[in-house]
Amino acid sequence: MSAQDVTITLPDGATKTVAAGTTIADFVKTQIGPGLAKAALFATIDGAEVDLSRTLDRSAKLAIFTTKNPESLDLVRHDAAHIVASVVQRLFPGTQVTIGPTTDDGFYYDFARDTPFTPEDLERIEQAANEEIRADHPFVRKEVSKDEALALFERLGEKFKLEIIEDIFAKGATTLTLYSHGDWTDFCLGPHGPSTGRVGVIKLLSVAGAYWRGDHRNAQLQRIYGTAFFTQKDLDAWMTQQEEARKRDHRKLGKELDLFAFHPAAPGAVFWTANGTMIFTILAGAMRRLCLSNGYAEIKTPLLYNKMLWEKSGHWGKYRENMFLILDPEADDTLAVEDRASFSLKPMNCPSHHLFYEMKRRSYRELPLRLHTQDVLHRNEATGVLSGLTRVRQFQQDDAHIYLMESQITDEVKRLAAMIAKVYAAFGLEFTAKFATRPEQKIGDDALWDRAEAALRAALEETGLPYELKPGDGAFYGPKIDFDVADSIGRKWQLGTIQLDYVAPERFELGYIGPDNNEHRPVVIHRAIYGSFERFIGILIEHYAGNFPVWLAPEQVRILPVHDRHLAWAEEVQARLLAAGLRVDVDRSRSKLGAQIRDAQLAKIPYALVIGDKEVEAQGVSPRKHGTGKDADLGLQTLDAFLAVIQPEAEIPY
RNA sequence: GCCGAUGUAGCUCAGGGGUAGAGCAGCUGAUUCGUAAUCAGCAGGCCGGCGGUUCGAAACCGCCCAUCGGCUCCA
Repeated sequence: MSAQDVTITLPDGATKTVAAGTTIADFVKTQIGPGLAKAALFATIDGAEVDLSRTLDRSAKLAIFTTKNPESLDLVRHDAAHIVASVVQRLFPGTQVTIGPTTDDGFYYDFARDTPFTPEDLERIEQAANEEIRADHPFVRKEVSKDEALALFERLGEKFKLEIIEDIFAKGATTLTLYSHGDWTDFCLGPHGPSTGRVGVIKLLSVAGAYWRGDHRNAQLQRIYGTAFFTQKDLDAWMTQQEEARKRDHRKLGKELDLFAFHPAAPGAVFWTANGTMIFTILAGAMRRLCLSNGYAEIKTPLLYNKMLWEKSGHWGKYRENMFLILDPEADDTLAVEDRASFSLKPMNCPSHHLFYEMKRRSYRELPLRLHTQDVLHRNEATGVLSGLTRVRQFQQDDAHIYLMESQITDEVKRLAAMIAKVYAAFGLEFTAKFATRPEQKIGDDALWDRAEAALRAALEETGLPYELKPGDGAFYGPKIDFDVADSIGRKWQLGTIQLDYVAPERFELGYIGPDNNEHRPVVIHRAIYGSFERFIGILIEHYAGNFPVWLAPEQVRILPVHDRHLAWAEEVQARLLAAGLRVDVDRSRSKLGAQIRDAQLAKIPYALVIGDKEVEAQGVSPRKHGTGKDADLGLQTLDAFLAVIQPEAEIPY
């Protein structure tokens, strides 16, 4: 080994010695093998991702990544974003480029162009992008100084890029890395694959407006969404999977299973059908029982309040845009709308609960005082954000406010974490916790926030739950822990929340008499477990793909008489199941059994009971279990045997 | 709120400047049938709303409403 040699350690521990300055590509070809050299996409040197064109200048650990490594998909999608940007600029001269990152499922690229891209434009771009892949242009890396970078993008007339370059150097960079393929150049951290040909296949998905730097006061850009895969087969598999996800869309299933509806006369407000209402009330009742057994009291408070309440709570200053205002008919109509408003529908329950709390003297012996409410809330959401059950204007939360002493925070947060875990487990929902700290728009001084954040975080640490930090994501009145759940196909939803609030007790001058006979200030915890019933039911529909467990199914059993002469026994069975507390219907259509079964299957009813001559003779039933294919028929059995199967499944698990 | 797309029967969807179509669902009749669709007939629509262009508009244009995909925001 000469002084100019370096020692390279491979992931399996093997070491190789080569001359310093050898490129990774050459190293792989000569020291490992031409097979891997051909398959390689990028590498890591001591864990840092690099291009294969980089040289080995010091002894280090080297790992080579190919299409077999999951990380590589993200790399080719980044390559794909560059390719799309290059063909867009070729096909649509004058279009400016901005940024083009990868996402979980693919990538997007934001363009500045006056005329929006049409679906036909997208097809042309996709075709040209895939031609660019076939042209197999190498990605060429080059480092330049700030002046060179500015000169280049100045000449290209890319004003958004110039802005980004200034930022990058302002943050302390000394050089900028350029990547070119064909005659097109962009800058980015890299790495990129060896050439465009390694991308496989690009599929463009949609075009949408997006604001420059995500700020709605900035220019609106045209965002092209796309994805890329190594092979057409992978892409097809992904497209099929997307298709499957669309089949369990709660809006589609809500119609098919007759759970809920919307009407243009009340945008963002749900019409719950009998089926949907059944699910809603089961969830509401289950939460009531859980709260009762955890020392909560349920209360009801008014929906409509004089604006003086909102001024006191701080909502008038921070939340008015989202509130439905009732205008005073006597008011001077030259005034601004908010000055004519006299009342508002409540967008949150907290101020109502604070009023309730302060209606009488409170003792430390009452604390923690846990107030639970499922009242209706209204928030005037922007038209563009409404979406099925997940984003509505009228909704109900499984809301509660807990008034307690600072010393009780840890125990209470632990109690809440246990309740949350129990509820989500009942649905088979996996969850993760996120700790969110003070946002820019906030009320209360920093000293108060310091205490609130420290207390909540300490309590969270004590629960032992793993959590992720979300700085600046707190509510305007306090820090919070949000609970994200993942549904059966891995999608994440934010549901439960625990929010600590030192500000409201100050504003509402809440107090309790302590053991020292002096008045003290309580702390408030805001908490919800389902979040909103509407969103939660939407998520459950998708999680179960409409196949509700017996305890949640609006119709648990459907009885299918084979012939009219079996109706008498069918009705007898129905009466006995109803008496056992089950939700049961009889199919009185005169269709053939096959059609009756099909209807019951499509309605996703957990059990269908076939009743024909055999069953009447034996005074029994033949249950058929939904969704179990060839094993669906459970065979002739007594009613008691069937009850023994279904009753445990009908029990609410929390 | 912003950008784009869409809106035809209860549902799913064809059609497209010259009298509005299908399947399923519904209703009526026949069929009484054993584990995912029995047959026939009937009925059903101001083609989202308002304006405009045109001899003629469901179709073309404008505005509005709603929905969908995103952005900002969020339970």
